[in-house]
Amino acid sequence: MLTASTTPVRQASVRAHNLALVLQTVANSADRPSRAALAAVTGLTRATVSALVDDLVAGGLLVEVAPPPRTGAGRPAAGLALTSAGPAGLGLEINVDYLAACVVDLTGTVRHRYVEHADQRPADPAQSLAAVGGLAARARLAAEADGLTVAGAALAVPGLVTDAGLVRVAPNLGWQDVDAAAALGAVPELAGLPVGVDNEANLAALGELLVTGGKPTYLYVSGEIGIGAGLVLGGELYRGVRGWSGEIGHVTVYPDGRPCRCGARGCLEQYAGQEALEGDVPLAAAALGIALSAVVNLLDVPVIVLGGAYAPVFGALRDGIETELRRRVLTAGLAPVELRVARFGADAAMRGAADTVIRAVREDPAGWLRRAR
Amino acid sequence: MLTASTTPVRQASVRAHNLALVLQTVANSADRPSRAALAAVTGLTRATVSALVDDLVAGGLLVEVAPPPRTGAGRPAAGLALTSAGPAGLGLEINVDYLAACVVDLTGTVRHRYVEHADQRPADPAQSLAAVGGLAARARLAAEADGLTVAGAALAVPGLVTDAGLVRVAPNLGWQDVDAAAALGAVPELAGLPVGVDNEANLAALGELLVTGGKPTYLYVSGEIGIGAGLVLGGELYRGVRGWSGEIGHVTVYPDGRPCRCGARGCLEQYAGQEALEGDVPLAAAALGIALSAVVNLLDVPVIVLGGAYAPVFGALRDGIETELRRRVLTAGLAPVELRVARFGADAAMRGAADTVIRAVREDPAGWLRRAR
DNA sequence: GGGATTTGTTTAGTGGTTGAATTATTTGAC
DNA sequence: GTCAAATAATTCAACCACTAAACAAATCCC
Repeated sequence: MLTASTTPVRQASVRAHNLALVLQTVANSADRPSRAALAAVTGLTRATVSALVDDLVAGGLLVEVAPPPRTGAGRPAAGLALTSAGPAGLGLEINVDYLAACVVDLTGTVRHRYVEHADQRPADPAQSLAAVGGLAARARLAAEADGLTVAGAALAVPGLVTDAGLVRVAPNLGWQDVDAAAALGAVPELAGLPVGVDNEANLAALGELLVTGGKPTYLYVSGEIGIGAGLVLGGELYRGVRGWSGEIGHVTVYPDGRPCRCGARGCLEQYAGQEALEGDVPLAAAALGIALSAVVNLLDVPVIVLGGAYAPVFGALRDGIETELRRRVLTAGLAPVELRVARFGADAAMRGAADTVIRAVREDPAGWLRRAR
Repeated sequence: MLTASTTPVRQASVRAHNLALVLQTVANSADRPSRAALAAVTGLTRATVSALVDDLVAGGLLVEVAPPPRTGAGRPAAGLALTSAGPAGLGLEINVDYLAACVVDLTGTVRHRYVEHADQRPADPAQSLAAVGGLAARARLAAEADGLTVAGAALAVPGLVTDAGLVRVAPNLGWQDVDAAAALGAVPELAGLPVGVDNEANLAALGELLVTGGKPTYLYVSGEIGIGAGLVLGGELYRGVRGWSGEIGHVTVYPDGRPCRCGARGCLEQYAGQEALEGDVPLAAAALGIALSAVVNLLDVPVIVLGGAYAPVFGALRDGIETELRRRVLTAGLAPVELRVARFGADAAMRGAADTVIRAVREDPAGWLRRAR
């Protein structure tokens, strides 16, 4: 049988790539670069950069702003910046004890934020989805009133999610095979909006990436009722073949240890989950250290970020984890593993969700220009 | 500060990409596709495919062969196939009890193969490298006598290797900070040849990929004196940030278990290394199952391939491993993990090494054409 | 005020793809 | 045996995106 390994590339793809290159370079730059500066740093000619910038300005992704402070002679530059009036991302979250929605614009700032504290465990999936749909509708209307165009939405859920937006199982919510993407797509105020669904830890990991910038590699570990992890490899979230990566909570720590609700024995969750954490912090730290050592030995991940319930007790956990890492990571002597606390608090997953939407626009501005036209 | 996220794309890159697309499509096809068939499957026009094929034929990467069997009316097609007289890869291996070299041509067939059984532990690194350099020199001369052009060499070593070709530590060889790439580059018969060095399990994993085709995701685990693993994610070897991924041998299985030579306790190696394997197979299987469950929980890897010393006892290991996987993998109920035995035997690493060279040519034919001109 | 300097635009040129027309070669029908 | 239909491959004009170099614009500094 004959299959193509990739897709062909034509002139239009060149344009699309270079549009993204220019847009991302502006996005990643702290100041307000000029066309000439962009040309210098991207390797494109000034003529080409001008043409690309014209398209991006016309399409409402970039705006001309006051130039950065002058240095020496020459015609003054025009500064360029991401617009704060263009596309926006809608980030949603359903968690055990709250619902949330936020709107993030292209520059990455949160423009609107709604949180509703309420225990979701007694609610059935349709109720939770309707409630978060209500928050989403309010957020979208508020965004449009600001002149923003919501480009898409993403929902964070504490469970296993397939890439079609189907929640296979969310134990702490009591969900099983819930088509969350379809339910949100049916909300009238969200009509026509692409809706993604993803695991909460995965999205929180992406939220962390938003702050870091660049193409880092790290593991984000979030202590909640369960324990989830999001793995970012070279700036990209690694979701696994079926989207089920990051289940560090069920990595075996003590093979004959405490029975876990998953049926196995000695899962990390039993020693470093939220309940265990409230009891015995040194035990939690040691168990975490053992499981994280496995990750580093397997993947050579240089940075580990602790979030969720781990963030407030980071100081108490640190030593215990690092002791195990030093003992059990084969390459610990060659290069130490960096242990950090998460930058965001409870909003991490929701912001990460919104960020997937604006990341999509940043990575494919040509697609957005086609849509906007 | 201003940095570019990627490199610009110009027409030349389009050409390079499409050359690779056509070449790889021919490589991955079982029959001998015509230009028209390539156009249909790649999505390029026949005119473009013709132009690309002309370049590849002129550059000595493709040859016209007898067409595939006819069907119905019409002008007969000209079949296309990878040449067996073009670039070749030189695969080298230094292991505890043997040295080896082989030449693999663009079609993936082994054209020459040299193996020298000799215990390398008493030898110092320079001696081992000189000996394998000798094999390499013979292999290169034999290849050139066949009309092949050796495009590069790669060496497999059982140890931690940085991407500059420096062997940081190879415990079973007694090596520490050996610049293997430089040593091989100094062999007169290898003058001017790019030489890569990589971990043995990584390269063996790539060798497995050569047979599979496509873009699979799997973990290759090789039982030797130690235990190494090569992780292939979406058809790409994942080396880790510093190239030190795959150290599954030092994943903790029993936190307070047997002391390991690495200084920790309860490493997999102590329960499923070659020595342990000769003693207690069920113990080895259970330990492997526990460690592999961690990998699957973390990475959602659907396939595990067992090679090296595990291959001959695969039947005896299988049940014990699968039992643990069923118990300990959270998603085992949603989709079972496939456990396979490696396709290649002892040659896996050496062939994988040679394959990295021909893969580089297949992925960047434009670069090869420039070199060959 | 004038030269130096830097930014941004214009214009001709190049390379690579597309699409339509053309040429080449076979099968099968009458 | 010849001709129509069918399929393969090539040729050629058009188009599109980028480059390079010249040019125009705007400022600094002597």
